Amino acid sequence: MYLLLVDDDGRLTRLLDHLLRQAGHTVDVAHDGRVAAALMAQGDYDLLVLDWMLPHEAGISLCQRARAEGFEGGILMLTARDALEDRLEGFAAGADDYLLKPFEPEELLARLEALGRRACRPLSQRCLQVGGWTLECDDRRVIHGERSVALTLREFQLLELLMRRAGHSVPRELIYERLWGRDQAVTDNALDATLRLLRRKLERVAARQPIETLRGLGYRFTDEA
Amino acid sequence: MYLLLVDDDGRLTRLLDHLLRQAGHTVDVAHDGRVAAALMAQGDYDLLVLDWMLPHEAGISLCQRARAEGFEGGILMLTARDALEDRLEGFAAGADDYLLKPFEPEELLARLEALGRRACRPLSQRCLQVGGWTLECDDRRVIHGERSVALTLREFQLLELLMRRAGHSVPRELIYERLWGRDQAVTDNALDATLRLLRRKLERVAARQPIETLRGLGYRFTDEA
DNA sequence: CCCAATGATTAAGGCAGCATTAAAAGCTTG
DNA sequence: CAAGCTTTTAATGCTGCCTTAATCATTGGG
Repeated sequence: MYLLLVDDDGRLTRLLDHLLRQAGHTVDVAHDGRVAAALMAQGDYDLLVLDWMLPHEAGISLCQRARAEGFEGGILMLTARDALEDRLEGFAAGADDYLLKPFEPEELLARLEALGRRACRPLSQRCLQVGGWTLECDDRRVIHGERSVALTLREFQLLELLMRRAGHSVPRELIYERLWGRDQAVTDNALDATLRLLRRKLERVAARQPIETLRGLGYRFTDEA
Repeated sequence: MYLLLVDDDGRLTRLLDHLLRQAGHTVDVAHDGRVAAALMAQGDYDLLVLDWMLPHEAGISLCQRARAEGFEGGILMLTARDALEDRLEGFAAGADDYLLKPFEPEELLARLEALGRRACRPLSQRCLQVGGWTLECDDRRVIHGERSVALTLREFQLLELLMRRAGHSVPRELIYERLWGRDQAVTDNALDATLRLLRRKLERVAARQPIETLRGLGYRFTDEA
């Protein structure tokens, strides 16, 4: 799952970021409404976790905008408020779920899992398709023609990111940020190694390789079939 | 990315200039408000980094003017102040982000990257168009008619500069300053060599060459189609 | 018409970015 | 805890970009 976490409490986001990554998800973090809005505009998230109180733009407003812009994934709001009218306001803005601070991280994870499983969103979220390539998110497999291969977590995350940005270059730094997080200490060529494994698997499935290197720019997924 | 750095602290600007160039960006530096305003008037920047306190004209005033003149890129303010009303004033003037001195250079870079990635900027930033020529900034390509070529970093920077000033002559010194920086020791004909490579690539894409030499004046990009 | 001066061209070397491989370190599972 | 798999590291090789240096062409002035 591909999700955006918006809260100005750095300690909280670090903790949740960590837990969600451990659960195999891909996480972006924003600490204020402005950055969140920017990421939402370009990112293609499955789930949003929005704090109510935020610098620049309130979570509720972000929620409204997301729905207005056609966002179909799940939205979970975090808030210290518990007044009924606020909850109604939240649901009216398009939120799917609510969680009152303080909460147990496990509860958030559970609710997110539930939201993610919800069939309310289109199947496109569960299988990404670009040209002749299909990425099955449920069981981490790529399909091309008659063949298919199972991917490991890292391989899957990498391919998912590239396929979501298909046709555009994805810089290496962005990949690091998405797969390992900002503060994770990981060597430069962890990416190279993962890419090598991924490419090798894709070779077993198709003659034409879809991931091209743009020297100095990053990588790009393209399928010209 | 194409950015203007305004701060009267020469040591700071030199450091940031260096780091930003290493990250593949194109940088202009100004040390006071007057020079900055002049550069802003003619330059076509993606991002501004403005110090609050400046000789001649305050950063906040520059920020306001930029927005008043229709500047749509990102603006990041640097300041030693941290009072809330100042921040609000900054945002009211049109700033997108804030950074308190002293700061870690890495943080500034990260914030600039975030600002740059923002989809809020017009598409014109992502693809420059002059006549029949289109420059794709995302994957560093020029397109002309049905054909297109990939450019390297230097080729791209050079063409970007010329196309932004399309119709006007661009002196060689300006190109040196933009591509290599003031203090970078680089031989004269680094430019010639780069231009040669660029022209050769453009030949593969169109019969009519758009970059003309104005002896003693510089170069000019024109497209008469 | 010749001579600086300016720009054009070409080939070659150094270097940074990326690729590749093997092996070590972590995890998971029975 | 041992086996098997995934993830990360370290070391090394390779490719292509950038810059340089040397040489050639063109322009405008004396």
